[in-house]
Amino acid sequence: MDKEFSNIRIVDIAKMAGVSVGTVDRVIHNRGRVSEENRKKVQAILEMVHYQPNLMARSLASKKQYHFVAITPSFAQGEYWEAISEGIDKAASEMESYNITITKLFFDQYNNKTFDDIVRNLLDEKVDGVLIATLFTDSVIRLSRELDRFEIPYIYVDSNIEGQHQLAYFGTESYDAGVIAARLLTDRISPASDILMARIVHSGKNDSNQGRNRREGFCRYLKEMGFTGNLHEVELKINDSVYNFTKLDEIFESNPNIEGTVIFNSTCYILGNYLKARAMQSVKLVGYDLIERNTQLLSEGVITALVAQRPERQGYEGIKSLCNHLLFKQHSEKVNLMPIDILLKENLKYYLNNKL
Amino acid sequence: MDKEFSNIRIVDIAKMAGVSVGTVDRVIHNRGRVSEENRKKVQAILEMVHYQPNLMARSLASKKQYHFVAITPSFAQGEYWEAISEGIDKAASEMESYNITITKLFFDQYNNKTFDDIVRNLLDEKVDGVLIATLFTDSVIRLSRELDRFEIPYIYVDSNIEGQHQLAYFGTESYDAGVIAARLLTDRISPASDILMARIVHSGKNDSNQGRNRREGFCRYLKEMGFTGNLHEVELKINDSVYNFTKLDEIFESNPNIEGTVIFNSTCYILGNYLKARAMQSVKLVGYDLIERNTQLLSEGVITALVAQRPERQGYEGIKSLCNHLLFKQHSEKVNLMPIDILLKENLKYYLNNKL
DNA sequence: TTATCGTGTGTGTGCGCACACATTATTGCT
DNA sequence: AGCAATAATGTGTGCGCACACACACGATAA
Repeated sequence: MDKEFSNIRIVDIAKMAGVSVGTVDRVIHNRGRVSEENRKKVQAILEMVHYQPNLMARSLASKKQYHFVAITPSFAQGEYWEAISEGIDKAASEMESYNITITKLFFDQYNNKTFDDIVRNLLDEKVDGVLIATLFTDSVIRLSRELDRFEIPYIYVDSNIEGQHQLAYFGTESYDAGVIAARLLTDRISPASDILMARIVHSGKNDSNQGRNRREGFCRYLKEMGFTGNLHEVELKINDSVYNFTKLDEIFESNPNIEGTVIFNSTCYILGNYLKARAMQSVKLVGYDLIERNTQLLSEGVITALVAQRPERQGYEGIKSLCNHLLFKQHSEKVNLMPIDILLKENLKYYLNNKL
Repeated sequence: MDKEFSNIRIVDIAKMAGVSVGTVDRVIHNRGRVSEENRKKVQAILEMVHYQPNLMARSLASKKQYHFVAITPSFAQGEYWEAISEGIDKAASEMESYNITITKLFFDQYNNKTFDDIVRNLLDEKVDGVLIATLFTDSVIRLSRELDRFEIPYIYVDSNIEGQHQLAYFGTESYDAGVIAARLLTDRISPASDILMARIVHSGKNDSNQGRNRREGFCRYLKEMGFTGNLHEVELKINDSVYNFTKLDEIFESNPNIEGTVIFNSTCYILGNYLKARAMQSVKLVGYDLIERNTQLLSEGVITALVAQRPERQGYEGIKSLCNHLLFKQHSEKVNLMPIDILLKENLKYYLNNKL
């Protein structure tokens, strides 16, 4: 459509406006002093011809450096947050030639103090954009205020926070992710059976927003479909399988009617390992996220289904949108919802090497 | 890792080798005459320092034009093949600044003569790469031979053909897509109910590879899971709903035990429209592809599940891999399998605006 | 010898842009 | 009026590369 305009250069603009390339340059970059008269003339022509700078030439000539900071939870290999980090790396390597560097900062997802700590000295060096995993709502809001003050654009990933000035959000609608888990589970259990919802607790950590919203969506779906079974709940510990096994033995013994189980985050392998050890093939389990410990159990049939949310893409697109904003002056949607993928034993393998 | 080398320019190489930039240029591009002695010296240095040309500078300076041709079925708005075409366009616009032009050629998917026709004059103009939708195996093989002869790289999309010299294939494993449909359907019907497999026939067109392989996977899954119901088959006509309704009325009347239905391509809306008109909510339908006529029925609950295969991405990555091969000298995997997405009413909306 | 050719090699120009710098126009001030 | 200070504008250089061209040299033929 505007292919016809794509070859117009700065010199052409200059000629049309009857000024020199220097003046056009000043108008384009808002630098230096240009008479109001000329500024208007050039602006008009720029818009009229849809001037698109040649990005190749620009990045060749420009010595400008952009520095982005990505703030995410730290992770061990194979854990959930590794995926987002991979997406960030992918974007970083793609954008390498545009003189972009990315610093990755990590905090402890179970300790919001660590978030505040790494953020404190964030602005000591020059920062042009920030990507934030929004686990600690209050801390993130505080940081956002400060970034607003310095007019530094920032991106949210994982879960959104309303009422802030984030450039964009990349993630899912947790509520719907809960609905989908309910749909998947109820497809596989008898109508009047019971369901067990397990929570993994950590010392000193309250439930995440994500988890709460997913649970809400899950329960809502059950209610709306007229589910008549009982809902049980249990708290498990992340690193205490002895405790977990005892607890679960108790529950399943006293509630033999439980056919379905669910955990609202990536730690569903904990319950999966129990079901596998006890050979309870008839009990269905639905969980979240494409991490190795889960995919293993999914392919063995222990986990019935996983709900996944493209964390790699969240990181990738988050960084990309910073670039689009700063380098290419084009803005993206403020809310970008990732597809909520349904993974079964049968389609798992096609997702494993296809993360982006 | 090799970041340290990324700033080495041609002049640096030249200096190291004690020759001029012209000579280095000749070695890099195998053009012109260079003494064996100098060629070796320069080659050695190029490899030693992992010389990576600056692509920005290269595409700025280069007047070279690349011309790709994409051969796919023609389509009306909202039909399946539109998606692949969109992916091609996306890649085209991203690669625009690298002096790449893409010609899209269309054939009638129900008439392989039309394929042969448009291919006949393909090489009249200069062609640097071809993307082929492989519906007509024999014709595609003939074309591949010719492209081999002229050493023009080509990409297959949609379904793969073994034993050819395609640069890469982007698509799915149809067999597994059939397995998944079976899994989805059997999750929702009673164990001893019947299943109806419908085929949409066109005048003069035999079954596609895709359809046949999906059907095979579907039946295999049923057999392996010990499905005990009966399998019925019916042939419907693409543009004759009177005929279809009569036929289907007959079948459902004489087989009240049918709880599940399946169509192995994107035309499942045809059966969906029947089920909707007859208000047969209890009959489940699984079909393929995220096209508008289907998504409408999916969101209404008429279609139970859709299996989709990212056609946009097939087109996009197909073109991209041609670029990677020709421009950037980096090669991709020969077989690239897309994720097989499972779409339910509940997660549909997140896929609609998220095609790439 | 001189003219002609082929082969190897080096130099120069421009792609479109950013940015430093040089130059000119305009204003304020004594 | 004259001169500095400042605003406005124009010019030049280089980013890294591709590619056309100029040049040097030896071999060969006239």
